[in-house]
Amino acid sequence: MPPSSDDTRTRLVEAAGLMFADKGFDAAGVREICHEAKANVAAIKYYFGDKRSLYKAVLEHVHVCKENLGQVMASDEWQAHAPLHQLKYFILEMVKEHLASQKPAWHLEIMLWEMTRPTPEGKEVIELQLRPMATHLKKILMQIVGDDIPEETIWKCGFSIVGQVLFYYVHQAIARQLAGDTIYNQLTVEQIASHIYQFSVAGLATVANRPELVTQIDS
Amino acid sequence: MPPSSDDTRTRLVEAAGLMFADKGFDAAGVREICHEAKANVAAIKYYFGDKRSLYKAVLEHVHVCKENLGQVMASDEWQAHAPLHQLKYFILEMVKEHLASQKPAWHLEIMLWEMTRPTPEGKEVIELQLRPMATHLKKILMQIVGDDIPEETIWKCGFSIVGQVLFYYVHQAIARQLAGDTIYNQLTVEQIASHIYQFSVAGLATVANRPELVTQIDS
DNA sequence: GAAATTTTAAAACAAGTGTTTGACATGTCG
DNA sequence: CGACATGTCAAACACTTGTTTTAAAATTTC
Repeated sequence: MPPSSDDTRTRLVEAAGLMFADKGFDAAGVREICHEAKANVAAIKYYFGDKRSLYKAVLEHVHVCKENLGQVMASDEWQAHAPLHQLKYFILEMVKEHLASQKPAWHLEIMLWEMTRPTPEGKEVIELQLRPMATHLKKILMQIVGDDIPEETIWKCGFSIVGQVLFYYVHQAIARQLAGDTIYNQLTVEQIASHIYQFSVAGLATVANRPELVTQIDS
Repeated sequence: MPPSSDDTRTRLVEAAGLMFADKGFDAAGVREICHEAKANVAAIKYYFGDKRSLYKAVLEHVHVCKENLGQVMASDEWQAHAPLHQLKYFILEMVKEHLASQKPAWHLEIMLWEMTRPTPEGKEVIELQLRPMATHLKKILMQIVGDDIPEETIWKCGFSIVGQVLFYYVHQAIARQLAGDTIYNQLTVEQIASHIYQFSVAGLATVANRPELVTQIDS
């Protein structure tokens, strides 16, 4: 077997990942994938069985490769920080990952397909990727708003925060088209994250009826 | 010519709209569309020329049919209301439209395809549909935060608000999966809209450095 | 080195795609 | 009536799709 980083199987998964991310499962053709991977079409049958199983392999590859913000921040070190500081970092990292990710962008792009147009195969990866983030964000928010706030309110606040972040990723074409290139290009990752942080802490303070929170915003 | 509400051309556009909304342009097949429209495949060539032109006709149909919140609220009657009241209504109507629309859902679903996976044909419809809303929301926000706030900040606030609303529509499958059916089913349109309104006014107040705004939230 | 196994390659397969053709109705007007 | 545009239909077209077959090459194993 050739070195594992360059064998046909790996090349296929990565080429397929790119293709699926770009055009979605249906529109990506096996011939184009194999051409990109410098492999023969029959290789798909040989290594995976069929196209769907290749897609499953891609999803699994995403799952094992993509580091998870929820898991990273679950460490004891992070737990020691102030809740607001954790939230600030959470938002910043999430914005960074979506708007300035250096690693292969198709990991995220595939997740986006699964988030907007779910397939049966993808549900598990979504769960494994998003659940830790949701759990962790919930924990942070409960520390901020206090644990006498009903759970569904926590969820709504979480959705408000994540919704803001995802907007810049999912609808960046629209955002750019509407705001215009001049204004849109002025926006930096730090600026966006900082805005969402400020905006959200204020929102949390109101929902939790703790106006003093706003004064604690440190940037 | 048969009555215009039931002629072949109209049936084709509507069946195609449903199909395109459901599966996207590529995955929707002309035979399936024509079967649903009780028309022959050749009818597409006869009335539109080809599949892409049929899609263009669908987009145009969406454009002329779909009423526009931005235009509706541009009326003098609405301008008379307090800015916060306008914002509250804007958010409520937007949430309603996305989560409890009684009219054919495929209008919105097609817009969603164009917003996440734009096609050359769709750009104009997006512009025509979203521009009035963006313009109007901007106007409302400027009244709230004051006109000494830089334009890019206004845009960021707008994105924060719209991002929250769209989250519930674009990612409702994820939201439901994460929060669980029990909690998710408790959420009503009014509740969601009210939450986003409160959350956002607080955010605006902070960004504009006008904390007194929060006290004016009327629900 | 020979046999067995794993991997690649080209070509063919059946089913599906959007598109087109030409015949056949149907209604309209001179 | 006949001529003509309008609309519909089944069938075929050229092409692409995912999948399979068959065989040769490369690699491993004995």
